[in-house]
Amino acid sequence: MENILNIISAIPLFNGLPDDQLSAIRQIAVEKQYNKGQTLFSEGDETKGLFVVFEGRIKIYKVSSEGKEQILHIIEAGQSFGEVTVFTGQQLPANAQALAKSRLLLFPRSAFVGLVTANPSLALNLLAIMSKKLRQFAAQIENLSLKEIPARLASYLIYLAEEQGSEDAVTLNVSKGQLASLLGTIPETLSRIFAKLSGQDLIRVEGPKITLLDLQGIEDLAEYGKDI
Amino acid sequence: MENILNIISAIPLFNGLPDDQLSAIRQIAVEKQYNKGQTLFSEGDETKGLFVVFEGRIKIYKVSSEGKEQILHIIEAGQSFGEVTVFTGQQLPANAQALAKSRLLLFPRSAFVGLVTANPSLALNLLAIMSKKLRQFAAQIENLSLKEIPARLASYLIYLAEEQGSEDAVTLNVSKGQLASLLGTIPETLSRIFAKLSGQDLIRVEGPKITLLDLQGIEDLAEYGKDI
DNA sequence: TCTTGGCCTTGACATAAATCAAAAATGGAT
DNA sequence: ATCCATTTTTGATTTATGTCAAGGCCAAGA
Repeated sequence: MENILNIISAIPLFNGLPDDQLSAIRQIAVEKQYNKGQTLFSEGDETKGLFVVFEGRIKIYKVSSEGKEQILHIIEAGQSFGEVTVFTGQQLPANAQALAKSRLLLFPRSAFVGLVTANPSLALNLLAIMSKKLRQFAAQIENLSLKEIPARLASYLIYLAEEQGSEDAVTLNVSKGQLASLLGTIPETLSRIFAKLSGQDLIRVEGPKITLLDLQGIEDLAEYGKDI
Repeated sequence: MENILNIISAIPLFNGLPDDQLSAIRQIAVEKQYNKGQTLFSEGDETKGLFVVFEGRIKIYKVSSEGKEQILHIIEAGQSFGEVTVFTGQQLPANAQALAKSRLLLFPRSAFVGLVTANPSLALNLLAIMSKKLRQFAAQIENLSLKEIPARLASYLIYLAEEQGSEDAVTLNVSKGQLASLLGTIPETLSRIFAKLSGQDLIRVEGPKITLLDLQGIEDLAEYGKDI
């Protein structure tokens, strides 16, 4: 059984906090486990608090009245979610579901707000994290509104390559169906675009492994759309 | 000449701060004026600091490589922008332009960060404001990805009606061309949709004044798409 | 009053992507 | 190894929205 304190001290949100504060944080943390496919909460639910993932992967998403899904975020180990309502205590604006067996810490709302109020450097950490999320959302809006789907896919592949520190191949960390939802499209369309980019020798697709055959071409596609 | 201190104390960002803090804030504020159409900053510029609008209206927007524009935010008097990079000092992720003659206060980056660091309740105010912006962005992503343009327009009209405290008529506070950009479309398409909704007797359009003839129908359209 | 220029609207057309349907591939579980 | 369920791919078609082009409208200024 891991030491929860060790887990907490490794989480970026709690970076640079003194030991006594980390202990206080540990006091209010509640450990939670979810299996793949399990729902953590649904849109409209009461805010539970701030979640931090330390194992697994969670998707935050919206669903339209016709059932189409749009993923807003995929939360990886070390990242947090739930900041949006933790201060105001409003209803949750989206759904959360585990993409794999996951373990997280839940910091119940009122206790967490107390901690942040008492601890300025925690507030600053939170501000930095929320700034980053705002930038990610702005990029997602830009992609949805100003880029066609091939360009969105190209952007995502470049992002993944940076993420995975690889210049010439990436491995998808979500299913292609989930990727479609993240890019704002449907599996059929994504599949056709994978085929098209393969036909242009920009990439090679082998299951979840994507080889980037022409990084410059992919970058041009991400930036300028289909034919530069 | 107004008292800048009065202006500052009326801004939500600085709500509930003690007088000595307001004075400190006043010390670092720089007043700026912009004419209609004037650019405040462009994507990629160095972060200047946090802006607060106290007169006029500013649009924050992205432009695609083909020149299409997507408005991310319209900042009204009393609201702030620039939070996203004020802490990290990164390059600005979007453009800002005055939609009308506007007056704002600029809080230069380093001085402002110092203030926030020293003042926990300012940090909490900022967290609340950023939470709200995150929720707005999430709603915008949902609209762009999961709703067709008629539903986005219906949502916007409902939002405007709440904003203006009116149940049966609203006045657009931006030009129809700008509204198209805010909704993620182009003027031609928006114009056709105004015509279509008028034909369905959901609204009546007289210049910038929109009469809401069938509020229930508009709400259904916003929620479920064209034909419930 | 006439002109100018910025918006807005309308029309004809092109196209990216969604939908509907079904086949193929993949990956666990038995 | 085989079977079943899920995921992915492919094909035919529809549709919402973008593009290109032209015309109308209104307000500001000459």
